[in-house]
Amino acid sequence: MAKGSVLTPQAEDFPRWYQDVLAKAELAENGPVRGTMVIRPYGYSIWERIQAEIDARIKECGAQNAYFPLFIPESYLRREAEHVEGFSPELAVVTHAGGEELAEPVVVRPTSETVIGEYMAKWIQSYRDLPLLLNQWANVVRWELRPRLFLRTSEFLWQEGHTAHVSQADASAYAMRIHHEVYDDFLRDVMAVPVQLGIKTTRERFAGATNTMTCEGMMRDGKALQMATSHELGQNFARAFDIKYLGDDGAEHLCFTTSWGASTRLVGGLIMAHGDDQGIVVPPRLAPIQAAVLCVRDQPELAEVAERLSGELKDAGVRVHVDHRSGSFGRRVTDWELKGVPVRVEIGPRDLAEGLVTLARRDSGEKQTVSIESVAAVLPRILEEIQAELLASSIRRRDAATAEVSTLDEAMEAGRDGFARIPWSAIGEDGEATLNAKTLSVRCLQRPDGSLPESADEEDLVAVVARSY
RNA sequence: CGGGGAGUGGCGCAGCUUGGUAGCGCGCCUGCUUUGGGAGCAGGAGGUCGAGGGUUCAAGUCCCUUCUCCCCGACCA
Repeated sequence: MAKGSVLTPQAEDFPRWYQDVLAKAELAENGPVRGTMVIRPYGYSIWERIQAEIDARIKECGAQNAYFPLFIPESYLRREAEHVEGFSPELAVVTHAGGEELAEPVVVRPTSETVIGEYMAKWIQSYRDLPLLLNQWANVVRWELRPRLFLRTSEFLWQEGHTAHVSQADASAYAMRIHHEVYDDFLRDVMAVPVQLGIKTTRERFAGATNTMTCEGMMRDGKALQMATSHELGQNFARAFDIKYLGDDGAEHLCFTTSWGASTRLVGGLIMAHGDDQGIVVPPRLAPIQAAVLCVRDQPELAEVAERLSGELKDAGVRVHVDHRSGSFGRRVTDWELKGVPVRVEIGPRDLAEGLVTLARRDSGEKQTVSIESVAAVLPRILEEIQAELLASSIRRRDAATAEVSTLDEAMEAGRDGFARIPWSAIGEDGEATLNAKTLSVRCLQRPDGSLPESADEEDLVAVVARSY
């Protein structure tokens, strides 16, 4: 019979809930070395869906995938002053290999601007080679003092795009395009997470960038999570790595470069943006399993129907999984709830006698019985409904936890468990330091209407203040 | 690095004050009964008590050393 809740309730202890759900939904666990993460098959299947969606959008924007090495000469990092300063505290450096001390230490990439810059310089000769649009899927290492599975681990998986352009305007436009058409679009349309778009303050900017754009999502505990970033690097890296082209004017020019990334942190964002006390909730468009088919009892007639329905659903384009496990019905139901599968198709003897099956929605808990013949037609519609409802409820929750304020004190109050929007002019760099002292920060600067500014110099920018992960 | 906790079967914990045959819950295995929201009963497997040293007839328990992990503050996707 039913027992107490499987997870620590969110309201009681949100970090504990997060750890519980990672374990119970079989998403990930700690690796043997502090800060490392083992991503379990179900967790990884979610990441694979994220990759597929983001990868398709990146290619739509014209970038091509390539792969650069994990090991980078330490000297490369040093060529860009701000870059090395920003990353040196979290670098993993290999000093010994092959049984000997290395002549030049090798760093494990914390990001690949430097190596890629070196090769861009080699590949780019003329303006006809531009823009050069590259992306790579890789692991990177940033030694973390306070790791949290998916959110902040010493090694993580990500996608990093690197591009080179003829002009500031081109570079800027492309970075912005990626930000809108890859990240914002994916987060909203697939992950059902509405984000605050904006640019980072100088303090929060990527090491070596001239401008950093961010997508800030709100988690269920009111804290912000940076879910993707895009950087304009100006000519900083072009200068450091000599990325030049011969223009149609016959003269040499330095390129303008960009970089942009999204990581396995998104899995953490998914968990915390939609999860509830029953487990995680995966939006249908993202879900590796959109429908789990399970039999109430272990009877051949039921299993037969399950197989038939599974085939029909596959034909209808639904990602379906038949649960063949034995064991109590309640146990299996709870498991799919923990894993956030959007719809359960439950086949029981009583329903079957009437030619019916039960469909149970993960988002609302709502159940309905439908005829067996209609399942394949009805289910895709329900999935789209769930997708829309998840986005709508996320927007409602975000709006309810977002306050428009005008003073620093009000921002510090409202930012404690939500977003506070305040004129940037009311904070300034001094105010930003004050916020940081209170574990708050300026997540981004945006226009009053919430849109993405072109630069921090625009008039009347609004700061989004919050606690963050 | 600063402050606070904890190391005991796979997981979560008790036992330590007052040394004396290593326990509980969950999970796991077998069997039977079950299965419409984490089932019940019976039987069973599984532990050098983080590591090293010391005290003692005897150490999970007392003493010293050491390692690791977790939580809270200065950095980050």
